[in-house]
Amino acid sequence: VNVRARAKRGEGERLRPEIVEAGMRLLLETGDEEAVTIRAVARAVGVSPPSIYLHFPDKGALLLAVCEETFATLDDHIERAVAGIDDPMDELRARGRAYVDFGLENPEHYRILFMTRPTDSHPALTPQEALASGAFVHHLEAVQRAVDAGVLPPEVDPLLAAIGLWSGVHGITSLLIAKPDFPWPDRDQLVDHVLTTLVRGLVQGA
Amino acid sequence: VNVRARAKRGEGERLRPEIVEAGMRLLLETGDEEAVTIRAVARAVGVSPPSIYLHFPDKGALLLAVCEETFATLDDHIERAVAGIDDPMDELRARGRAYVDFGLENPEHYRILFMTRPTDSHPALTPQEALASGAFVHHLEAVQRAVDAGVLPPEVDPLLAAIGLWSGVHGITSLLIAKPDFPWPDRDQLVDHVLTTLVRGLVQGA
DNA sequence: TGTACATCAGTGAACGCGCGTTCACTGATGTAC
DNA sequence: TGTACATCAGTGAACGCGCGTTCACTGATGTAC
Repeated sequence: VNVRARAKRGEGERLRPEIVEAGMRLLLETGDEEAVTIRAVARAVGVSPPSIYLHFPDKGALLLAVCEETFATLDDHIERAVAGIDDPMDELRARGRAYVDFGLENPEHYRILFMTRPTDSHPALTPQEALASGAFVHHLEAVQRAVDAGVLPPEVDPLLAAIGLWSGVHGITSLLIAKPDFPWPDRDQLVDHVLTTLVRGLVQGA
Repeated sequence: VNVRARAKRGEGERLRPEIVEAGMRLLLETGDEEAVTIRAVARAVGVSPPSIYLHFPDKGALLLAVCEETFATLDDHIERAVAGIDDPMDELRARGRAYVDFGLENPEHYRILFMTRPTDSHPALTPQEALASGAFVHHLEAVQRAVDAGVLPPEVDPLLAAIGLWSGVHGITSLLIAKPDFPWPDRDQLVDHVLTTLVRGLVQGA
């Protein structure tokens, strides 16, 4: 079992990020949201269960903090993947691929963000937070740029198109995560197919 | 609390479908897979918990039976919705809409079918079962008919196109279920947008 | 026709488990005088 | 410079809970003789 040196006076806040990070690690290692319990997180940090309550009012608040951290990580992952891409269409594709990649590399993180209904012990970001989140705003802006550049026709509603593209990549990601044993076609081929088909449909749009 | 008359000699099998039906009902009423416990199902049927074990070896087997029943219901729902539609394109759209409708009317049923990873206490259908399941086969055949009728170009790979369309409607359905508080555009508009865009993309396909 | 008996469809009580959370506490450390 | 004390960062033990599952049982009912 882990043991952790007690923080010095005034450095109590050091424990909080360690707790969130332990939650992230447990999700990755166990691949099971249910493994992220107060007791398991405390064990992973090397601290007793009641210590968690010095930094979070309850389990839901802890999970919410893990979600926020994951959201930031997702945004970061995508922004890195598209850095330096100029062509708006290439960028849209690269965004889609990076999104799916993140989901499949971190399936349980993806699951707590996008595949679970909010409950008492697992609160969601508010709609405002979600809309304003980096990843969504960046995606929406990328669609807008494609319209502005004339790559997508001007009649395209950027918000609807953005959500449609999101649905497509989310559909693939979540099905691959939820049904790993289904005889899927090659993942990249599937992603390319859906992205290409959707984009072509948008380009040819009335 | 419910009470149930003991079955007559030789009619013990009557309890099994009552158990499955109680599981379905609990999913609908509570909207929470975790509410479907051995004890809750027994209570709903009006029977003691150990009685469940007369018909199912463990909790997983019970949940699997509920999944199979749900799969059949989904297939039925869609087939009813497309009965009498001749135009292959209209049929594909109607299938998509019926799929989304089923998911939103039975969110927790949808969730156990398509949004949860198989675990010990929640086994999945085998890939073969899933591939051979009515709903999937019927969808694939509908895509094939659209190709045969020349509505979709002959280069379209029916399996890839079918899975792509599925991803699209699944993406919408599962996002609406998982994030009910997000400021989505109008549901029908969203479904139509994605279906139309995907189909147009397929039609214009190289 | 009567009756012993096997079978069937269940039941009641108990098991151990891990969980979230609370409560009273401890002991090192910085600070005021 | 010494010391009483408040504060801070935790801890240990316990609470009640509902869960899946097991075990020994019960009592009505059909059947063999």
